[in-house]
Amino acid sequence: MKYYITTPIYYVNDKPHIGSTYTTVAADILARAHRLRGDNTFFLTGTDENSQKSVVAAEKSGKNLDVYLNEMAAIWENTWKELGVSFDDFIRTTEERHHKAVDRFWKAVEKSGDIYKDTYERHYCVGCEDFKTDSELNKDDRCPLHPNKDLDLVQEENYFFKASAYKDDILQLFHNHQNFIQPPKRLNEIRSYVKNGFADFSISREAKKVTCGIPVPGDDSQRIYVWFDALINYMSAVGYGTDDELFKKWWPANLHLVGKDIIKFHCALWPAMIMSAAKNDPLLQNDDGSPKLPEQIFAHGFFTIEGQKMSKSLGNVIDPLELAKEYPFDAIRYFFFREIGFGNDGNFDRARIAERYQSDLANTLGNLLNRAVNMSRKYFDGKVPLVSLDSQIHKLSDSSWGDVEAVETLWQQVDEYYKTARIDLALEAIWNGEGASLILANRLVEETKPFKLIKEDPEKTALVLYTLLEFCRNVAWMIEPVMPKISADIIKQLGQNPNIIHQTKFTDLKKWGGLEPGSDLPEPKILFPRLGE
RNA sequence: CGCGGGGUAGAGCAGUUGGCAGCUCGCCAGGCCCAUAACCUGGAGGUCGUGGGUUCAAGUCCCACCCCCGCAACCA
Repeated sequence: MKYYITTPIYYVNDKPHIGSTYTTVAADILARAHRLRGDNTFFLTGTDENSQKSVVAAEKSGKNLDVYLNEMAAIWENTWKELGVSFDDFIRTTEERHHKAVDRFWKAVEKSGDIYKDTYERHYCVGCEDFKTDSELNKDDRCPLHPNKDLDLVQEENYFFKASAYKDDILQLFHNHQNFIQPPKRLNEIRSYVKNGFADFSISREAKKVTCGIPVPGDDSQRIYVWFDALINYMSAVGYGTDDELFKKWWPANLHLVGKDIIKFHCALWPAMIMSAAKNDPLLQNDDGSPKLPEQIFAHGFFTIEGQKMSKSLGNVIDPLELAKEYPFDAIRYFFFREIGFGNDGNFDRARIAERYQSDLANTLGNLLNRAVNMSRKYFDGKVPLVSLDSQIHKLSDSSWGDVEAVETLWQQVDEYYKTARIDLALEAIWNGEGASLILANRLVEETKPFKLIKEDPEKTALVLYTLLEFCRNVAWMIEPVMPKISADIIKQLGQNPNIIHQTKFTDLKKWGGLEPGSDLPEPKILFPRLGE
């Protein structure tokens, strides 16, 4: 199985902040989850540089546009690297490969007869980078999203994309593939948009008015509108227009991860564009001739910072690299997806991070590992207790612990949740699930009291402790996508090498008994030191 | 009739197909002592925004209404 996942490409008029980090980390988690499961995974992120916003930002900084773009793209790429984001490729829309892809795509759409020239006079909102029809304006004839911004009255001849011709096909797509857009509330939202307002798009600007953008093939007097070129990045990164074999390998994307603000472009315009181009490009067709559309688009929510909207003037925009100095970045990743239902809006609250860190991570997970390792070392000569791996023996029937079968069930749930991008539910199950979970593992200690049991029944004590240690090993792999560093630390504390991930099949990795009875346990280290000490 | 989100225990949140209202934190009481003053048990605390309706049964479906949040720029 192959898995191709993308983040949106980010505007480079500023450096990454906590919001773009959230999106990127979400994609990273899903990519890691698929990699761990043996899927051939390709994770793409990058920068959207053909925007007038870049030009303005470059001017403001007093730098030459190219210099500015190069610097900013490097900042984005390096930020993700420093945070340990496991992207496989970083696409810039100023790259040659992207221009080639756009060129090919445009020509295919043109050949389909879906590009036409028209002269018109309309209001253009610089804030939205979009034209506004009269019905989209507020009472004062201003952009409802940017009421303080003067609208430009634009009169020019542009190329248009005949999006309206695909209205029915798009609605049919939504109908046939209920999972095309997640979560479902976004599908409802976009469906009503397509039904009521999916009009033809202007997809070019007069070159003399914009100082950036890809030239329209065959017409140097026009530049391609930024959204039309931007979406194509998902194809150009996997060889469209430059490497057919590569493209066939990866396209279509399995998941476009986007913020809720840009679903219109991804869920409606993008499929329409592909439908059009596919008519005249066999590379974009399935065997039956239907267009190769992305499998799914997942729209996540936004969050406020301590209850307030993130904004520069309020000074609450958070630099992820700074934040990573305050808390271990894995803890931030955990917080994002434990605290906020994936797809919902949420609130970024430091007190809650500290709470989650102390309670869920330190007290529940860290302490469990620590007490299990300590007891094993103390009672079993510094080793993993020597038990028979015969599953018959692994019955701790006088406790509420669900045993091996329950761990297998938990794995099934976790796999399913990662597959459906419900990272929040996966974590919930690992911590609070029934049958086997971190909470129940801690309860098992209370129920069996190995620290007393050791004097009466060493054999059973060995079983209990092995169960705890082996469960920690399982949990380490369950949380690996969310907390890769912590996961590796746990594996190491259990005396194993985290790199076995590269030589071991996933099915073996998650099989009960992966921890070798009688193997050495290194001296435990505190996994989550108390904050502020 | 601009767009969108939301109103569930003190706080923060879950609640797919309608079927005795859950989770985490906090609080109170108790237990335990292996462990990061950590762990476990029990308890108090909610008329699920309001009013109607459908149903044997609604937080969950339908209608109306009230209230809160975001929407200059930055911006996932």
